[in-house]
Formats: sequence, structure tokens, C-alpha cells
Amino acid sequence: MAGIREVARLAQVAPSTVSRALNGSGYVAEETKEKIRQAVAELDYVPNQWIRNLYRKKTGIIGVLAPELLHPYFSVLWSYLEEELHRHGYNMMICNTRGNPLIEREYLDTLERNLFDGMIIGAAFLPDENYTEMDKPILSLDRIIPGIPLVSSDHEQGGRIAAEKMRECGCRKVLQLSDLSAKKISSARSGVVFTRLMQEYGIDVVTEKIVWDEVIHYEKAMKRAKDILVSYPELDGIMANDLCAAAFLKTAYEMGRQVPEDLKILSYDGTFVTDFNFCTMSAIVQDVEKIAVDAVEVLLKLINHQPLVKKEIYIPVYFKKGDTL
Amino acid sequence: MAGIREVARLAQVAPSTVSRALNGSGYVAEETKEKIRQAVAELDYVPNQWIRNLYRKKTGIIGVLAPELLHPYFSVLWSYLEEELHRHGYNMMICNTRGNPLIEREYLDTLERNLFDGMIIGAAFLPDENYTEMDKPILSLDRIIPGIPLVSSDHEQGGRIAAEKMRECGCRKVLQLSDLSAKKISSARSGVVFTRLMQEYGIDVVTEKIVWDEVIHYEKAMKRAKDILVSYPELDGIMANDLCAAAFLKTAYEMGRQVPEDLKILSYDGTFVTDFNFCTMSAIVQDVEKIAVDAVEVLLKLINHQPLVKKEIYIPVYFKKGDTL
DNA sequence: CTGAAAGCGCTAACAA
DNA sequence: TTGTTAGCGCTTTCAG
Repeated sequence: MAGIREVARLAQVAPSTVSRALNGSGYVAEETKEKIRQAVAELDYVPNQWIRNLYRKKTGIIGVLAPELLHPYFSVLWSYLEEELHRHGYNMMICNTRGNPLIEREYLDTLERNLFDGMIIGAAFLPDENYTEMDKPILSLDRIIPGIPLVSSDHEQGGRIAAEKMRECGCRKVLQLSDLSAKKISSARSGVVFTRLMQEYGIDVVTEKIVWDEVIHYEKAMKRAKDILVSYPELDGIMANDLCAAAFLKTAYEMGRQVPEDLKILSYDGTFVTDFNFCTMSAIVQDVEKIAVDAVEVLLKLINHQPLVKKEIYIPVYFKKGDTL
Repeated sequence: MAGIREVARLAQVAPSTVSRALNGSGYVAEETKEKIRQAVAELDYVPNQWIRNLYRKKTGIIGVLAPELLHPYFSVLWSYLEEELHRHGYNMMICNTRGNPLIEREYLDTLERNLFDGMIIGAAFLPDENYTEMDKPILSLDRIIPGIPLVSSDHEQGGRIAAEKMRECGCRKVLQLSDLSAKKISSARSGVVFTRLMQEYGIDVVTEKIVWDEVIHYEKAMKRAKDILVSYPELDGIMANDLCAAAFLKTAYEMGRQVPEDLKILSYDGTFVTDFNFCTMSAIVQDVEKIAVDAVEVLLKLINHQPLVKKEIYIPVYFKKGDTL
């Protein structure tokens, strides 16, 4: 593993000259450059990025705190984020926490230890202070944390559209999978708005508390879906995230329910899985690509100490007609 | 951002003592340790990993060359790999190449520049030399590269089981999506073995060349599935990877074909999407978790200069009964 | 048990 | 245009 010194020796120049030649910083005679090029070739010299970053005081790495990699919504989100970060010359480090606060804290330490230039927070299971007390560029994608910029879908709009659709198609008793108590979670707002509007419209709403495990594991979502459809045989409408909606659709089919005639299903997220079944699910679609683009833009502004126009950005969602509503 | 010097000054000791105390290397009096602990707390001192790695001559980061993040097989694979790497104290850097050789080369450079301690290669679209000439720990997951260790499913076994199943259920004309010309790709072996056995069994085999885009994009897979089912109305069996198999299933349903009575579908990979439709797909299942575990084990041996027992590890696959065959 | 000194591999300021 | 010098922030001998 040749270093800059060996190159310098072979080219008969000083290490700093080699450095300048290789970085295009400062003046180096064309002749000298040529000698250096040869020495570099001869020794197969490759500069150590690690060390360079030491000077630039940056790593070129962005940590992405992810609670999950497999859920369709997340995998699409991470995929777009990776693409966008790469476009800006950054590498993305997946920090999969599996919802474990200890692992999450571990990765925040990594940020604090300067291994990352900034962090995008998808998972957030720790008390606010963990994020606010860190003097580093941080952006949140869902959890509302004082002082930390947020980029998220406009879930209130999502809740409105969903309620509107449920009313339009004449539902009388609707169930949603949500967590109305999660005040600090942007995505939980859809459920709150949905509930309020449904009540205004005079439609029954049942809110079943969503459980993290079921958001992620299809088998668990299937089990829950079955329990719910058995417990509430009178339901004529369901709103749930993609994976759970898929579970409801499959379960409804297995139980001989007619979708959409007898039971409407509205999928929230609108990722590719809505197309996977024999019928396409109607969905509230999040513009995940836009979320990723804006998230990276905001984070880079934080990193480069540029002013932020808005501390909170809400990306519009839209309705996509399918066969289930 | 306090450094070790400030801590040392505040604790009235030398920086080297602080270093030893913090790393538990060498002797430090309990009293001194306590003083240092206090100084650390007072200054909110966090050691810079970046610099530490400079000494340890390692980064703790493994690059994972991925052609794709979204395809179910890959997302499951990356997820398990991340888990396994984390278990061993390594971070995983997703190097998404999108099948672009230039981006792939870029990431190999990153490895060469010591930003990664090693690399796991899922995508490999460059000539062999790109990998073989690199004097770094590299492990391949599918592409067969001289001198580079391989961990992959036993796709020959996969092909055998598939052929066996097709025969058992009485198929007469079967289509597979494969690429028989891809000699250097481990996963392409299933198609070769499948073809040979089907011929032995006296069953017609049509091999339609698989196209990368269709492996990844469901819409494209859907289009291809439609084309194929129209072109070959006499087919009574299909073998294809999960995503394409799902597309075939959906298309068959739309075209009014009876699955499995009239058309058998065998999914290859066996990820969670095989459960997503109204009927569960029968599948050749890859043990992705085992692949990840073994891959990391081998890579760590390479990194630590431990001897390898086998240069090539093939993980058994198995058949999972579903409703489509 | 502790501190001084010498780097890790490279860059940047300055002098020549 | 080039070389010298002094570090980046930490670790690791090696004397003491």
C-alpha cells in the first residue's frame, strides 16, 4: 500500500507537491505533474479518502436512521434517499435500528463522533433531547421534534382526502388502523383529521391502534386483519397502510367478503404493493420521491449553514383510484 | 467541540493518559480515571471515530454493491446483511449502482481508497479484472469471479427441485424466465439444470430471456407477462423470479386462466411477495438469512486474514408449497 | 502508573 | 513553481 511519500520519493519531489498535483490545488509544472503521474501509476498509488476527510472535516457520509428496511414504504423511501444523496456526492449509511432505542442511540453517537456529516431521521424512539441536544445537521421525516426541520407528507390532507372518499362511496362504518395518541408523529395526523371529518359526516369510525410489529410483518398484519374482520363484521370501509391494507384485502377475500361492493379498502402510502394483488388497491399516495428530494435539499442547507426558508415542509399526497374503493 | 487536549488540560494529565483511560489500554490509576471522567463529562467530550480509525487502519464500514434496493429479493438480502454486519460491529454502506457500471467503478474506487474495510458484491457488471486486481477483501454473492470467494444459493439444486415439481404435477409445456448464456452468474445455473432435466423428462421447455428491467420494475414485468401468455397460450407451467411470477399470476388471473388447474406457477426466490396475492405462490425458497450469515463470516475471515475452508459456499434451497402448483 | 515524543497519511501556509 | 514546516485529533511506544 504505497503512500504519498513513496510517490514523492519516486518522482523526486516533495509530498506536498504530489498532493497539489493530485488535487489540482496550487501550481505544479506540467513536467512535474507527468513525473508524478508516472510514479502514481508505477506504485498503484491510491490516496486515502479517510485521511483527506480528516482535513476537509467532513466524511461525505449521511446516516439514515431507519426503523426498518423491508416495509414497502420504507424501502422505497430509502431507495429514493440513496439516489438523491448520491446525486449530491454523498454516501448513505443505513442505520437500521429495528425500533431499538439502544441501537438508535448508538448511531446518534456515531453522528456525534463525526462519522457522518448529517443525519436523516426516519426512526425516532428516543426522548426529544437526544436529537435537540446534538449540535449536528439533523432532519426528521416523521417525528416532530422542536427545532429540528421536518419534511413529511401532508398527512392532514391525506386524512381529508380519505374521509372524502369514504363518504363519496357511501360507507357507514369505517375502521382505521392508526395511533391517535401519537401527537409527535406527523403521519399520525391523518388519523386525527380522518376521525374528525368522519364524525362531521356522521359516519361511524372505529380506530384500532396500530402496532409497530404489524406495520412491518405481513404475517402479523394478516393475523390482526383476521381478528378485526371477525370482531367487526359490520364494517364497510377500512383504511390502513399498504402492508396492512394488503392483509385486509387478502383476508377479506378468504372470508368471502366482496371488495369493493361489500367492503371498501383504502390503502395509505400507495407503494408498489398496492398493485400486487389480483385487484389493485385504491390508495392515498405519498410522493416519496419528492420527500427524498426535499429532505436532502434541507439537510444539505443545514450542513452548509445556509438559511432555511421553512422549518417544516409538507408534501402533498393524492388519491389513486384502484379496484377496492 | 472539545478535543482530547482540553480534556487532558482540565483533568491535569497528559493527552496520552486520557487516551489510555478512555480506551482501557494500559494502566491508569482509578483516581486519575475519575478525574478524566469528570473532565469528559464537563466538556461533553466525544472522541472522533474518524481519527481513531486512522490508527486502527480500518473504518468499520463494509460496502455493499447493490444493483437495486427495491426488488423484494434484494431488499430482504440487504436487510439480513445489515443485521449480520451490525452484529459483528460493522456498518453497512449501501452502494446502489442501479446496474450502472460507472457508478459501480466509483464505489470500487472508494474501496480502494480505504473507505471500506471490505466489500460484498451483489451487482457485478464490470469485467473480472476490476475485482480481481483489487487487493482488498471482496466477496461475491452471485457473479463467479476467479479468485473471489462466493456465497450463493445452490441454484443447481433449485433447478432440480423445480424440474421435479413441474414433472410431478404433470406439466407438458413449461416456460422459464432465465438467461442461459450468463455463464458467470451463479443464479443462472438453475435455468441450465432445469432445461436439461425437463428435456430428460420429455417436457417442452421454452426459455424466455430475462431482462434486468423486468426483474426490477413490476409494470415492465406485467407487460412482459402479458406478451408471453398471449404468445404461448398452450403453456401449462411457468417458472420465474418472485416479482415476475407475481406478474404472471396477476396476468393469468386477468386473462381468465385457472391457476393452478390450467397453469402452474412456480416462483423462484420465495420472498414475502409470494404471500401477497389472493393465493400464495408455490416457490423455490432461497435461505437469504443463511446467505447473509455466511457471506459476512467469509468476508470477516478475509479481513482478518484467516484461512478460508471453502472458496465457494452454496446454500441449500427448498420447496415451499403454495396454491399455484 | 504517567508523560513526552513520535507519528497515522495527508494537506495547507508559508518561505524560498 | 517547489519544498519546508507544522499540523488534523488521536494513539502508541518508551522512558521515567
